Amino acid sequence: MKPSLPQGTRDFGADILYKRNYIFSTIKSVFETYGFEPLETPAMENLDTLMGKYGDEGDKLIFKILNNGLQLSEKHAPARIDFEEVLAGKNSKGITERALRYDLTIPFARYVAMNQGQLSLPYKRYQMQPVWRADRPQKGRYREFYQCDADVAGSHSLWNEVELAGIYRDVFAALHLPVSIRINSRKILAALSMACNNADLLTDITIAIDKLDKIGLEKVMLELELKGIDASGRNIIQSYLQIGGSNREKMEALRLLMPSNELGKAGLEEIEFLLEHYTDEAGVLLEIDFTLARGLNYYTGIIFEIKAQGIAFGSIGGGGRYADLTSFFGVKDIPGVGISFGVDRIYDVLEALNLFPPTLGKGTEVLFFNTGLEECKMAYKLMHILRKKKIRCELFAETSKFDKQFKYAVKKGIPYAAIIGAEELKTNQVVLKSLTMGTQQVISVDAFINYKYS
RNA sequence: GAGAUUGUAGCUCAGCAUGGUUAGAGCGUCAGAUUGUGGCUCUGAAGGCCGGGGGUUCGAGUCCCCUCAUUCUCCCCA
Repeated sequence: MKPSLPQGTRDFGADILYKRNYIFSTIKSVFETYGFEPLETPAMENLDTLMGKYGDEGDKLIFKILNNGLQLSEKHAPARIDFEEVLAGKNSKGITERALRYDLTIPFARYVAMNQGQLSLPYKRYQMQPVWRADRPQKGRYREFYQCDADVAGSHSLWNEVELAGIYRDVFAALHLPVSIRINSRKILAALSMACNNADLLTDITIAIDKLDKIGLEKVMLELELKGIDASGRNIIQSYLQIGGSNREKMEALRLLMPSNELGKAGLEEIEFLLEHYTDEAGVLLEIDFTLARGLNYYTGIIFEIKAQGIAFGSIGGGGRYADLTSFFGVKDIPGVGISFGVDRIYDVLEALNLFPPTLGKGTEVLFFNTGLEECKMAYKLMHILRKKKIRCELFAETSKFDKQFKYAVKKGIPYAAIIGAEELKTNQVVLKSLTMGTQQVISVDAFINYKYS
């Protein structure tokens, strides 16, 4: 058979993995300096845990796992009935009761709900694992991709938002990736839909607004009209979307637009708190963007979105506050706030802007040539010593001609070749050749062991 | 779910509008030049049911239909 990958999935070779791990380890170390603890959850969850949490569209995109044991004859009759349910677009436990996780937030909520007795709130966890979506893949979109989330459960304090913004700042400063952190408040969006007398259409309004920089003002207005927003409402939204200037000017403009709305005021106060306590550093600024909406409709407070500067790309991170993290699982009054990094997109952006450090690879430093059994025995002893000194080395596995061994070293980017031939075996010496310089020297075993590689 | 795109050697692709002996190139792989010191060069070799199925035709990689897969756009999302 012809080997192939499932649609929307990828293999990661060494070159890619060095770079991906650089991103992961940067994010991870920042998470930990902010006091977040690691958590991992299973790739699969019970279907019940996931269904109904992501909206109708989301439910369709959940990868379901077929139950085992359907071939048993006593299960045939019920399975056929259950399958009719599936054909009708419903889920049936008789056919599938497990599914691949769709994001990290719901498994986190499930974990908090299951362990609320043991966890001391507020609970701050980070999680970096793949998620799966049965979406149609396209540029920058995959069916298997990684999310890196940091969330806080059980705290209403706005200091969490300040800290999370700090995490964004520190990660992108460490990656030397210029970004803008754009913020808005879901409360302000709710106030806006109230101001249009269409509080019930909040979701439709946010989805339309969210498309602004993609499809332009006119088409957003058209979509709002189709959704049933009347002319006066559309006028308010239009002037709302055209608010510009500095952060302070934007806030002033918003106050004028909806002067008497309590919800809007509350949203503005939260934003002010965040702006007041956030510390600018490394040129990473917080920027109010009232057109920011974020599709996920469980957000209730401040929302974040990260865009890279100097390149037109989708968002590379986002997050926000959600009032009711665990009520799905019967546990009330545990609020949540969190952020997420889109590693796959950050990778693409760093690659496009050529921002990866040049020396990420941690490959072999010394290749021992294989020139025969007795020589290999000596090489093997020397490797043992080098490895104790954390020097990465390997023996070429086959007794091949030098040509081949050199090519192996060059291809793997190995900087040194250690050659022990019959002559060196006798004199207890090693030929150490620098493949980058092209020079070589015959040195004693002692000098070889103590040589400064790197 | 809707629309478009591309499937030819391990990889990147040419050939197809105008059907015609044995389907090509570059890179890579392997062997030799080179009796154990690389990257260069030269020589040679292996490697293809031209995505699959059906049709038109004396004849199909090339034309038609179906199907599968790919990539991209929309919807939605990271």
